[in-house]
Amino acid sequence: MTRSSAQPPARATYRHGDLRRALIEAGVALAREGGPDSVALREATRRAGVVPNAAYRHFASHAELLHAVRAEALAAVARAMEAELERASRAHPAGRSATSKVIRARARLRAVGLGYIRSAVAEPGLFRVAFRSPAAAIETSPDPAKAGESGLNPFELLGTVLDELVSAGALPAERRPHAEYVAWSAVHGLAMLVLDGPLQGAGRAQVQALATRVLDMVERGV
Amino acid sequence: MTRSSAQPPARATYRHGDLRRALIEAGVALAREGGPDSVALREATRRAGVVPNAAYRHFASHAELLHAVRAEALAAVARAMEAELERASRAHPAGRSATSKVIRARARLRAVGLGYIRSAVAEPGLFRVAFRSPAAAIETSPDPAKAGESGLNPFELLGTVLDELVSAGALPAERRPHAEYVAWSAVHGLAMLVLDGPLQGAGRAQVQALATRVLDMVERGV
DNA sequence: TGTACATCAGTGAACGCGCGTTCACTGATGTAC
DNA sequence: TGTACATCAGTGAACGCGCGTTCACTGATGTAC
Repeated sequence: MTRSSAQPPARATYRHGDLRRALIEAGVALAREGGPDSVALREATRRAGVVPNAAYRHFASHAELLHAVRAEALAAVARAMEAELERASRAHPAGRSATSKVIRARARLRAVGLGYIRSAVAEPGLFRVAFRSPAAAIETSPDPAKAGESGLNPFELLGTVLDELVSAGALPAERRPHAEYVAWSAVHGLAMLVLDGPLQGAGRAQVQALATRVLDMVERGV
Repeated sequence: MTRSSAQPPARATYRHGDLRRALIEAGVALAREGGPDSVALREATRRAGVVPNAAYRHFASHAELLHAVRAEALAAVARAMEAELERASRAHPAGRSATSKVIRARARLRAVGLGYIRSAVAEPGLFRVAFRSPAAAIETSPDPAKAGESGLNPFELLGTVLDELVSAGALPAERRPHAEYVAWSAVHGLAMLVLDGPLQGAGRAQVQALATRVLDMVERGV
């Protein structure tokens, strides 16, 4: 007997199967459509084809559901970064010479930033949930739910490439502490200006051009 | 006969006097307390000591009130920037030598950035209304309601100091176009990370230190 | 292998909340004569 | 200078909305014997 999956109307079984998962996925869909404010517990249950209070079997509160959705959103950003990192690594394979190491490390730093901005543009709602939700304070701490394939969350990925920059000799070690926040400020700011600020109407090409300049600034100034 | 001002309970006159103003001020207070989501039309009327629908004599909708509050918030940021500019100008008076011009222009660029970040830290709710509200798309266009004492809004203030940087010879003219967005990204990102991101818990000193580093990056990399 | 029963996932109904917005009204103001 | 009247700012009452959350329940599941 096949078990009906998460189609809202009519369920074959009385039990849902994996309601927790279904609610998180509905929450992610809502986040995609309208950002943090759209992630409503009631609407998520509606989409999962279940009565509102059923959610309380799996989440103690709306905040807890939102938190789970946020982890998912962070993981998506991490994966976008990893994809760009992968590409940069292929374009600049690990070499032996000092300069090739520097080039590779710089390319990987840019890749991280580009992945960040790209995922903001590609999934604005989800991105807002990841980085603009209440209590987004602790995503610097490791948590597999917030990580990509590499097991690292966005913050950790950025830290990794900064470390590479130091060991390649392209970043003085004394500037390494807290450099995450400096680099992050630049790309995060651009992402926010594009999403919610005066660059809302900017086209793909313009955003790409600005991303290049911002990444230039980071490379030169971090 | 004295006319009672905006104290919520009991009004001496039947007419309010300047309800529009009172509603905007209540809206600003709400923005201060809780950011964009807290700027509710009903609560604003409550604070103005007036029945909810009275607001519709002065604003066509909630969105229109929010828009007026946003203008006020932008003007506040502009004034914070102007204050820092003033201080920087006093510290580095206009000189004749080329290097003194460069130093002054650079100091003024930093001042703009510092004013921006300071106003974010000082008035987080108001700052969010200014730069994180829906349809914050057009604050690059001149509008006296959004300006400070100088008549310039935050975007125009930034543009002005970038022009100064060019004429002082500290910024190549070909890098001037759209440089606003590059510089803005950096300070805006830091502001957002402090307000809504992983730097929420950061202390005053740490924010100040990061601001310095971010401004270093802007200066070096714009 | 078959039955009794505890577990607990999802149901059904309801709560109070604050919101934006619409309606027909009332009463103070200021202008025209 | 005094009165009649149009204007229009604020009133009073009500609407529907979607939300998060609580309660006592029901019925499918899987385990113990």
